[in-house]
Formats: sequence, C-alpha cells, structure tokens
Amino acid sequence: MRAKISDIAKIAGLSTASISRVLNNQGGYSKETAKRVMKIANDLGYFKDRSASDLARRSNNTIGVIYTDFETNFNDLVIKNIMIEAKKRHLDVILMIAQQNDPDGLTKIVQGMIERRVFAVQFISTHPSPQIIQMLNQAAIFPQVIGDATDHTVSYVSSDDMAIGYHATTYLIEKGYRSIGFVSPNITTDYVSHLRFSGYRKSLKEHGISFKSDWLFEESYSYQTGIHASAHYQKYGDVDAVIGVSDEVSWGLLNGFYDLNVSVPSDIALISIDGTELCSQTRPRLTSVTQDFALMGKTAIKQAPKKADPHRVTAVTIPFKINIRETS
Amino acid sequence: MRAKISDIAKIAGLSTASISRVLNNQGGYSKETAKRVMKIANDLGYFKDRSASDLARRSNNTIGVIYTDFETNFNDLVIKNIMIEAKKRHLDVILMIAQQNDPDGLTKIVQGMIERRVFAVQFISTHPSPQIIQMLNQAAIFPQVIGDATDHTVSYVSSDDMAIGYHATTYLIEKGYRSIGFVSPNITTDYVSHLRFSGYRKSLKEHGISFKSDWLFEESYSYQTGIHASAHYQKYGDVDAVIGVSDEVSWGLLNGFYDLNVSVPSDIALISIDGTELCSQTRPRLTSVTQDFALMGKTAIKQAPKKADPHRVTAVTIPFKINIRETS
DNA sequence: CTGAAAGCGCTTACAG
DNA sequence: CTGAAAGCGCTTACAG
Repeated sequence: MRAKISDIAKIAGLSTASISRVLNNQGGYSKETAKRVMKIANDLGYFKDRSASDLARRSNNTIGVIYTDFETNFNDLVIKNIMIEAKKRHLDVILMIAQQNDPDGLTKIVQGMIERRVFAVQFISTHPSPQIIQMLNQAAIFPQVIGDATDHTVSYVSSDDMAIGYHATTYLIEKGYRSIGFVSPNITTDYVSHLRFSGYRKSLKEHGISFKSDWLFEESYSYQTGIHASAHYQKYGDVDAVIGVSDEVSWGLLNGFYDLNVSVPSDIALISIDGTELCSQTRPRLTSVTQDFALMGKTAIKQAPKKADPHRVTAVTIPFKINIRETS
Repeated sequence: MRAKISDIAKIAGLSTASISRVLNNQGGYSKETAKRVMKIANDLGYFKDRSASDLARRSNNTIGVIYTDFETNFNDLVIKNIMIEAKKRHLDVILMIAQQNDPDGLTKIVQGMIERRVFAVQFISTHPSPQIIQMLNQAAIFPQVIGDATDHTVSYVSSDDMAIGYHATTYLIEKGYRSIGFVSPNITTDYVSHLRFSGYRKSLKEHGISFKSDWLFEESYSYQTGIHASAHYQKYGDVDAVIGVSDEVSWGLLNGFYDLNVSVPSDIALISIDGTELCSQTRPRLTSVTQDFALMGKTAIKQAPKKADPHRVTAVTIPFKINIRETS
C-alpha cells in the first residue's frame, strides 16, 4: 500500500496535523521534528495524494493548456515558454491536446479541465466556442486565448493581425511589387486570416493597387496548401509576390514553385507570416513577419489571475517585426 | 459557489448516493429519476470534482505522458496516436513537458505524476534515470519508455535500432557507396545512437569495409548538428554517403551541403533515420529509414496494464522500412 | 510547538 | 429503486 500521512504520524508519534505542516513547510515546529518527519516520509517513499490535498485545501494552482495538433508549428515555442514562466511562479501546468475540427472533443477536454478544477485554461491555436467560454465562466475558471483575438468577451494574448497583414503587404509594395497574392484559410471563417487579409486590403488600397480575386487562395494553414497555391499562381500567373499566412504555407509555396521551375524571388517573391525557425531552414531562407511566440507564452501566464479573481477581460498585444531573409 | 452533488440531492429530494449513481450511470434507478437528476445537474452547471471522485473511488484511469521539447519532431505523431488510442479505451491522458538535460526537472515532473496517482507513465524521447524508475515502481506505477530501449528493467516500445543502423548502411553499400559517414549524438552516451552505430559497424564489417574515425561525427539530434557535420565532411572529404541519425540532422546535412555547393546525391548521398513528413518536404526529398511512430503510440497504450497489474517488463519492437526518395 | 476534530465532495458496500 | 453512513487522504481553524 502506498504510504500516507497517518503512517508517518504513527511512526513519528505525532498527529497527522503536524506531519502535514512539516510536509508543506508551514513552520511552527522544531527543526528536530522536521528532520525526523522528513526522514520517515522518505524511508516510506511517501508522496502526497494530490486529490486529497486539493480537495482539502479547496484551491488549486494548476493551469490548463489546450492546443491542437495543428498544421502550424509555433505551438511548441508558446508552450515551452508557458512552462518556463509557470515554473517560476510555482504553478502546475497540465496539457491536453484537442483534435482539429472536433468540437465535441474540445468540449470533452474542457470538461476534463473543469473537473480538475484548474483556475485558468489557455487555448492555443484553438477557437473555443461561445458555449465553451460560457461553461468556463460559469465554473469560475479564467479562459484565455493565445495567438488569436477571436472574441472580445475572452481575454487574449496575440499579435495585432491586422497590422501584420498591413505591414507584410506594405513591405512588398515598397520593394516594388504590385501584384500580390495572399494564401490563407477561408477568410470569412478564420478570424486571424480575416484580420490579416483586411490589413492586406488596406495596404493595397492605400497604395492605389486594386485587388484581383485571383490573388487570393483560400484553403488552410498547411504545407499542402502552399503546394496547391503555387500551382494556382502559376496558372493564373500575374502575381509577382505572395504572402503566406503561416510558415508552413510559405514553405509549401517555396517548394511548389521550385517544383514548377518558378524562381523565388526572381520570378515571384515570398513573405511568410510567423517567422519560426523554419524560415532559416529553407533554401532560399524565407523573409517573414516574425511573431514573438516566446513572449506570448510568458505573457499568457502573467495574465492569468493568481487566484479566483474577478474575470476582467484583458487583451494583450504582442509586438512583431519583419525579418528580411532571402525570398524578398 | 460551484454546484455539488448535495445541491442536486436537495433539489431532487434524493440522497447523494442516488445522485452519484445516476451521474455515473450505474443503473438501479428509474428512467424517471435519471432524467430529473440530469436536468437539475445541467441547470446547476454541475461538474464532478475529480479530486473528490478519484479519492473516493481510490482508482484512477489516467495515464501520464512525459516528453521533451526535443530537437526531433516525431513526438507529435507518437503523442497524437497515444491520445487516439487512449480515448478509445476511455483513459485520460495528461501530458507534461520536461526540459532537456534537466534531471531535477524530470524528477519533479515524475513526482507530480505520482502525486496525481496516474497508473502508468510513458517517457517519450527521454531517459528516465534508474532512480526515477525506482520511484515509479515503488509507487506501483507502470513506467514505459517509448522510442528508446535504453534499459531492460523497464518496459519499452521501440524500433530495433541496431537493425535500423544495419539496414541503412547495407542499403547504401548495395547502392555502391563505400565511404559512409555517420552523424549522431555521442555514441557512448546516447543509447539509441550507440545501437544504430553498432548496426552500421556490423554492416561495414560484413561488407569488408574498414571504418575510418573521420566518418563519425558526434554532436546531437539537431538541425545544427547536420550543418556542422556537412562542414566536417567537406573538409575531411573522402565520404560519398552519409547517414543522419534523425530527420533534423539530415535536413541540416542537406542544407549544409547545399550552402557548400556539394550536390546531393551526386557528390554525396544521404539517408535519414526517422522518416517523418519532413523527408518529403525537403528538396531533394530525403531517402529514409522510416519508423512507424503512429504504431508506437498506439502500442504503448495497449501495453500499459489496465489496472495496477503486476509489473511485468514487456518489450515491443515496432517494424520499420526504407523509403527511397531522392537523396540516395 | 502540537493535537483533536471537522470538513473537502464524492463513492460504495450494506440494508431495506 | 433508494438512503444512512463510513470512508478516501489530506488540511486547517481552534485550542492549548
């Protein structure tokens, strides 16, 4: 049987209360007893039972993180920094993965988080539905969306996606390109794409360029989408530069053009959005709008209210920059 | 306040026992009551408290998965399939990430798993130390290592790494290459590399090729290692083919050679080990020994004993194959 | 510095 | 079909 506090108490000749105190070093006991208790606990291979502990102290310092096995690859960086920052603050993190396009699955996962009484749940590259947000609010759990400002009733940490689209486009225009493609998921369905596309349109307009519908290729955030889009542009070919809405898409574009003997950047220039490590790992290297995913992760943890605070909605915008590499 | 079972009981005019039964649909009540209870629970926004539940039922069907934010990219696939298989079996999974080269951190994380009373913990691309294994065994938790057969006192699911090294090498030799490089982490420190290297040596020997120490480049599993190795081979240059011990390494090799104007495969051929999606996303595409990571994940879940079984050590070997693409 | 006691929210024999 | 009661392993006022 697993050792419990009462076993230690018996051996030490103390009450369970005392044992609990030293185990949680709450002070109010002699160094002596402390040492003795710790030794016994150790000999017994004692480990606290979290369920019992959480239940008794009716509080919980763990935070839930939900992400999808997405086509994009920036999750890792965000999560890594969430972990680092959480450790600093002595918060526990539990991760769960949602399958893409499986709303029921997401709901299940969120239920699991609620049952575990986490004090906040963070969604990375996932769109929690209004119902899910409501569930969470009702359960007095703080919901946060990371990397996506989909809904202003929820706190979020993300880049200014409109500005990203705007600056990517402006950069290209100032380099002299006039016919600029845009590859993304469906711009009415996907909010991030919608924002970036709006910024793109805004820049075109400001520069007196009229948008042609063939310039837009809608599919997903994936590598394959980039491949497909490259064929599209070759076919309808008046484009001299393309914006890929994720590094994966841009990588697909790059390889797709390569396979079609279209030279990048001499025939068609490319700029990617995200700017993960991948951009330096392609040949030629991808010029990108680079988001600060590390900062996003850290900020998300800081944003989570320490206790069961009032659920103020807070929105934090993370700065981005442009990294000029070799594709434009 | 959050609704609890007693709140439902009060409203329904029933005992908490009955509520518990219908909530867990254990049968032994009328459809009537069931419906009524469910409705009340719903109206109240009731969610079970896992801590209380786990504590009371002294059992736990959750499994812990620990992985590192590693340089290699196959984790995702393994984890994804762990999740899928776990869901089928109605097991809960909780994920935790260990930082690389942080043994204390790993110990902390394992402690967390023990405190949470998971019934098994799976290590992906992580070397649990003997002490950690001992902790787990003592806590009656089933330890499993995935993708790495480091220690025969622990159950594992992995490929036959010796055979992988052997076949990769033999493939190259049969293609006519005679001077074959091998890039990996330290082969005495890293057990997987050790095994693969042994297979490599065995094949060389069988084919009457004598190994030269310049053929071996030891560093890590990362992309950068591939870059570094390419410079090494260009300098000591009698090699006509190279084995990269991970897809990341091979990608680095490919790009490194490209930057140095060494043509792949005409000047130097390449074969990668792992065979993730990445291999089709490089130009030229990487020929690879392809491991079945999806099967590994599934198998790992199947291997975990349903209950607190006797801790038999089981070892499962997953088949691999060779995918010929463009680099050799 | 230490202990007796109540309680956290559930589950499960046991009895009817 | 339903309930009273004990118990899961901890924590925390309260009292000394």
